Amino acid sequence: MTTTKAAQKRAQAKVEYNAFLAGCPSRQLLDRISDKWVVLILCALGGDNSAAPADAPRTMRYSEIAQLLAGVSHKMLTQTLRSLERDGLVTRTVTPTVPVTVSYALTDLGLSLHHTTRGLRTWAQAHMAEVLANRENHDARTS
Amino acid sequence: MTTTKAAQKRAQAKVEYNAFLAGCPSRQLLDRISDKWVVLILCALGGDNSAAPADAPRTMRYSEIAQLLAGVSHKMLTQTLRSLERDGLVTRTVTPTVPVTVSYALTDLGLSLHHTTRGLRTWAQAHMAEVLANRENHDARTS
DNA sequence: CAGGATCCCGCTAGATACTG
DNA sequence: CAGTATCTAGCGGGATCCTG
Repeated sequence: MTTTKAAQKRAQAKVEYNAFLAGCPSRQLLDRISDKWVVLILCALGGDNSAAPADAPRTMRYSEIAQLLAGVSHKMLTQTLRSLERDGLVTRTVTPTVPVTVSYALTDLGLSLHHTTRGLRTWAQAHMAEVLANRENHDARTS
Repeated sequence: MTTTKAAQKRAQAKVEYNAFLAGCPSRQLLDRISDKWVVLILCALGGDNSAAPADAPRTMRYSEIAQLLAGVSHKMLTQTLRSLERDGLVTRTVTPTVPVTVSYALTDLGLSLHHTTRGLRTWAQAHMAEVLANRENHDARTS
């Protein structure tokens, strides 16, 4: 199969990817993973649930994720999950019950990214007050 | 000044921010920092230049950043820098030369976020080949 | 040099309705 | 339950022109 060969070839090529360059594929990949819903989905599947102190990766059903990520539209959730699946960050498993059951889980690759995205969410929550204070100071000074 | 008092009060309140909740301010903050240009600007000011092995935070001029972040429009760069300044992540220093010189640098808060955003860029570059291979496999299987 | 202001196109993302 | 499909409004973001 030529596609597999091409993939292997590229993996061996050790190309220097640089997200600072406009044309570099890693720029697009960075754009993909720099997304609110991507971060939150990875956090959800990574077990960063506020209710569960034990941060173990878990498999979740579609509706579970939808419920945890309050305010996400059906479209965005499905769309984001599809792209994560395509990139090999999550697995999608369909169990032919009636009605059908679909569950998602992190792959090893997704888990490796989760280490970083978790930091993003944690940072936002930890420094929220500080940022709000900075905004007030800034707005007061420039008004 | 009442605004300062209010800010202090809020910082002491130890509110539980949770980005999973739609109404939580940390959700918006997460949205702000989950941005391609935010990540790249923090990486630039953090010293993650591919040419410089020593990763020391550096102050950069507007035009330096614009040059490093290939393809960024003036509007997006200015807009992003302004919001980062407002949130207290970067400082903006104007030196009244002719023509004027403006330099940007990370604050301590910005530096703390840089630790995470750097990981995002690094991850994208490190796993680019793997993701491309996953996409090929996926597209071949579903075509 | 480092922007501010304006125009305007395109695509994103929400809402809604339908299906296996 | 877990989607797909369609339609549309809104705004993100590029291009362009102007300024201290």
